[in-house]
Amino acid sequence: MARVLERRKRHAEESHMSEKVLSRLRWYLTALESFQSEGVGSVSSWQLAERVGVNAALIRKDLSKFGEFGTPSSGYRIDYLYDRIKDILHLGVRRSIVWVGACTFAKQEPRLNRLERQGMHVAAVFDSDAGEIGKHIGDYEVQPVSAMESVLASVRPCIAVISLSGSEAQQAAEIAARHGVKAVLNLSGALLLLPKRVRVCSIDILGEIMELCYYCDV
Amino acid sequence: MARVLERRKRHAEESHMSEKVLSRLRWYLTALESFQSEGVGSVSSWQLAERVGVNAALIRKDLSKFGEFGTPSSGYRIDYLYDRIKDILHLGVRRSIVWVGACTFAKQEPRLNRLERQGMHVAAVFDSDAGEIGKHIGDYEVQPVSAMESVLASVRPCIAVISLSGSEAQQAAEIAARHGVKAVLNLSGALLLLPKRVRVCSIDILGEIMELCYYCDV
DNA sequence: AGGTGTGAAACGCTTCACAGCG
DNA sequence: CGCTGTGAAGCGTTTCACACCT
Repeated sequence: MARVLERRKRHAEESHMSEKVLSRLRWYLTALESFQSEGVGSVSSWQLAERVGVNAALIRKDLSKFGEFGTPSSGYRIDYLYDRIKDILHLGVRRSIVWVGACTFAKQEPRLNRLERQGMHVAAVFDSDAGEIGKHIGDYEVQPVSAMESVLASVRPCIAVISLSGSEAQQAAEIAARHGVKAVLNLSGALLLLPKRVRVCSIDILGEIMELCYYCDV
Repeated sequence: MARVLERRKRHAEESHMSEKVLSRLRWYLTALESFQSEGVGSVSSWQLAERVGVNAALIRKDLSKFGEFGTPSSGYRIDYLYDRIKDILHLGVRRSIVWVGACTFAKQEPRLNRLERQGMHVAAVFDSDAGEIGKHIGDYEVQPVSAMESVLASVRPCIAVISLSGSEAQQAAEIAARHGVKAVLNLSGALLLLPKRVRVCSIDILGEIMELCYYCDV
């Protein structure tokens, strides 16, 4: 018993998680979903490894940082492990997202249930382009960015997705930051300057294309 | 002289480049552009480091893998280094890109000159949604995916950007692969299965949102 | 002096290999 | 026996520190 408590302590102390681990845990979650839908009850670390495409020891090590979730000789119970990973990733809590940029939203809307399964939901969609405002995408109506201030004040989202271009991206991000958003997904290609309490993840599509260039002639 | 030849040999042998280095070289390029536009002629490794946000020694080490581009006590001549990095990244060669998914293209179109400066140009834009076909985006007219076969046969692009959803993404990617595309940027969120001679880079927006969730409560 | 290029140290991440448990 | 959890080895990346060049 003392042993268990000691371990729990050690695991709880694990405050820092590397981005790589975070990203793999998400893959594990997806793989577990697919096992779940096949009606499997348990998996061994290497069955999971095979599906995700990584080394089995790595999976065991990743998980062992947060607790002991498997049982020797029978592996991991899928439902249980799924819930534990959701805990580790802080999923399952109800969270609101706002999406600024109607066209990228429209592209993702059909798959939104992936987010909803994890407790997240998109609370509102905005755009700066007059041609987009008022459009209906799924259950959502696109609102003008000028409405952001008042909507965010009542919604209090924790994540904002920004996909306007140039200075408009920065403006929208600042509004979001001012209303307490904890993380921003920046699809604008521009560099966002925000208070460092806000976590920013930037995806630069044109930049990725340039990188791919390298592989074009061996 | 013998020393110089020996070094050249060593650097030429450097066949493999890690993804991390590749991606940093691209940042260096962007930073050099901004120095260029400020009319600066030379930079030291740490001036560059400061702008990019990495350690100066790392920059020197990255570059030293490919040659000796700086001069002691005066640093790196910007124009010269810019061209060397372009060489390393295989940029500057004329390359064609096809873009499947009008809406993501429309979002990037205003910044396309960034690609054109590196010799790349978008040869054609396609979409599967009847509502998008025939639309004009900049100088481009959106064509139906059914036209891909014939257009690709004459264009022979080396990169394809795919941002349709689900099975349509896979179909479009297969057409591109069949026509000799060397790399695919997959924005569809789906897993693309392609012959392994094709380099695939996938960006999963909903997945990234899930990862950001982790940072929402410390 | 001032700054590059580079061994050597430090660090972090992945894989190996095996004790120990069910 | 089979499979987890984990120390130790292995490997790749980053930082340090300094010889050397201009």
